[in-house]
Amino acid sequence: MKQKISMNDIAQDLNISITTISFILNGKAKEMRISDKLTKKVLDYIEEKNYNPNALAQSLRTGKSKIIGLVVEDIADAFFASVARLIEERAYKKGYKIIYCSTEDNPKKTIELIRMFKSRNVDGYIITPPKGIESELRFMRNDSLPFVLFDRYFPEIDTDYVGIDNLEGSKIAIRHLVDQGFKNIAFVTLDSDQTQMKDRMAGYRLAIKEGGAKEYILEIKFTSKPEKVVQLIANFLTKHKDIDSVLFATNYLALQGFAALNKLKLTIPEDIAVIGFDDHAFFEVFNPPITAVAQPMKNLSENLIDVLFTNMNNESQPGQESTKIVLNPELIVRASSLRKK
Amino acid sequence: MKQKISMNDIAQDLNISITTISFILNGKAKEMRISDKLTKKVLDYIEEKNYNPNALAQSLRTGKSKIIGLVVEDIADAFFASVARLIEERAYKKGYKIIYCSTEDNPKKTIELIRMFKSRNVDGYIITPPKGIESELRFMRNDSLPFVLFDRYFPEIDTDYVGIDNLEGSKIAIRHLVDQGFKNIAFVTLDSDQTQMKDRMAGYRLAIKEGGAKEYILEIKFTSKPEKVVQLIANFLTKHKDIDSVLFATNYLALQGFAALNKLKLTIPEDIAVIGFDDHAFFEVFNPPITAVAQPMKNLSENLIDVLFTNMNNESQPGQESTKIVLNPELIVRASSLRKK
DNA sequence: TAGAAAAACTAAACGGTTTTAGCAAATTAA
DNA sequence: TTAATTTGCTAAAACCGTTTAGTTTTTCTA
Repeated sequence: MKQKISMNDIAQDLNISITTISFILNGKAKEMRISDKLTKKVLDYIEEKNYNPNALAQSLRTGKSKIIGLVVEDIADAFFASVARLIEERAYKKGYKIIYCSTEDNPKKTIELIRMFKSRNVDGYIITPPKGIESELRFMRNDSLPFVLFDRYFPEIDTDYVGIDNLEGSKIAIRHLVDQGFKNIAFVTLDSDQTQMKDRMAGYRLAIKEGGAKEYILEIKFTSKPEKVVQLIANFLTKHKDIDSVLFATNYLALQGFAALNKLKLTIPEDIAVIGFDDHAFFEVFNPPITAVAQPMKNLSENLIDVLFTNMNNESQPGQESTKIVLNPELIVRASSLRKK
Repeated sequence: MKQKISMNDIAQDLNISITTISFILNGKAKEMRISDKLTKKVLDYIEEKNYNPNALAQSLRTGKSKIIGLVVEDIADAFFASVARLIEERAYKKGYKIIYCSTEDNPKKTIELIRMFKSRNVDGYIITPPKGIESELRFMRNDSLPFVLFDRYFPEIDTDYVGIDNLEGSKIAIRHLVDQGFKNIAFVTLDSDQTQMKDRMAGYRLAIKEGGAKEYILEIKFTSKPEKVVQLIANFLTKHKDIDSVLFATNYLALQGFAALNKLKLTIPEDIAVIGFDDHAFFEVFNPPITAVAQPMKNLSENLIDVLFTNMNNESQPGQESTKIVLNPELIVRASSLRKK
């Protein structure tokens, strides 16, 4: 039917040059001394024919795309999905779209994806990096492609970063449990060398030491199947009967942890108190409601976009200081971690 | 540092024509009788220089982009996020990326987004359409742009569609409650004229009639704030003291519903039985576990991609039959809907 | 050894925009 | 009246590939 119309078509129909149209469209009519009459004529024609410039051609020419690449571990994860949504909203207001993808923490896939983005002239990247993409990030920095790391970072590379103080997050959780009178506080985490996980672990250890308590740590292989995870947690709790409370290092672990507790017929918080790292909408209506270390989602997303945009507008000096923003998590105390009087 | 290298550069360096390189890159070397020797030479050079074709230029010329536009109501919603992830995975295997955006059920924003996608030569669209974009869809069909509707559809427009039998979903839920001996079964839904919502309502009504029971329906404005929703549900349940069970039409309503039940100090399932529409990972570990009407996520995503790809490869006749795939939901029975013996 | 056929490769157009440099006509200044 | 300036607009290159329609070179046939 109605074929896509190009600037060329307009130029032909109106018997003027393509250049003129471009100037008018880009608000340079005045500057380039195009007469008001002609400007109006073109604008009217464009309106009538419902012309839309071809974004690809624009990108090819300008090198800009008005697209931001979002590279997260797993878009189906509640935390990442929420951040994605908030970022999308904020970016949209500035006229930017988001392309996203899930890395599955696979460095090869991640690098491939970043390259794809590159070849599409993506203007900026927000990345939750898996181990193994360090050199790719160095390339990006050398090419001065704007990017921000998120959720975790590489200490050995100086980059922009936005995240929370994970060490502090664990600390406030454990301190709260200690305050409540719990003695044997366990930490169930993933066998991961990502900074956010290491920090959560470090925070646990510090707070445990501070409280004069004993460490109970269960590290679960990243690759374990869900049923396996449940089994491992159940075994762990059975082996250490004296554990009276647990901090789960991620939402996913909390989920499997609850399954394990059900299996062992342990009640929260009477038999065992529970805190989750990362809050979840459903935690509020659990029975009992679940105490959680909450990341400030809105604040995180805003900072991510802001840092990225600053970086994008700063193509000048590559030797600049990097921006690192570390926000404070908040402990949302609910019944699951309260000692019954 | 290392500037991006183009085909032109390679042609110059190797002293051959650009065309030759293009043929080799596009696997037409044999067909175009480029000698194996030259083919190897070019491939080696490309490998060495780490050359990547500019995807924009490719798209501009070919009209293809290897990108699929995913237009969902809200990417932060667990259901959409999960589907997004599954779609992404499947599309990725076929060499396609996803661009997504959230419509917030705003037709103006949605149309704007679709246009953006168009101007980027997106190859296909998966859309959960809000009311008000009917004519835009008609335009798309006229331009024979491949798209599939998802989750809901427009009865008056003949398009491809993938979703579940929502009517049946409500029915199996209500029948189950009737079987369990519940007498006064309520339905809490959104005041929406989208097909999936209407069908869920219709299914409820049919099954209630079938069971010879009485209707208790609460329709909540789409725009209501969360606290308001809790309040409305609480009021509704207080007003109708005889209600002994509820089917929540969406996950979001279930969430607020649980809050309302907590507020009223009603226990599940003793005081009131509960079923949610759309399952959620956390439902399994709720106390008690929550019965849910589950959509076959994997099956849905696979069909979405398959239908879309068939459509994309079928640019021939515009007057083709449309494909409608309606899958069966499954009732996952858990303790929240079981009458205590 | 001419003529035909196959092999190996290429020029140039195309896609749609932005941008630089510049031209012709109208106006102003001297 | 002529030169300088301003006004209003445009040609063409650039971005970076793909594809059509060749051309040239080599090999084979009669």
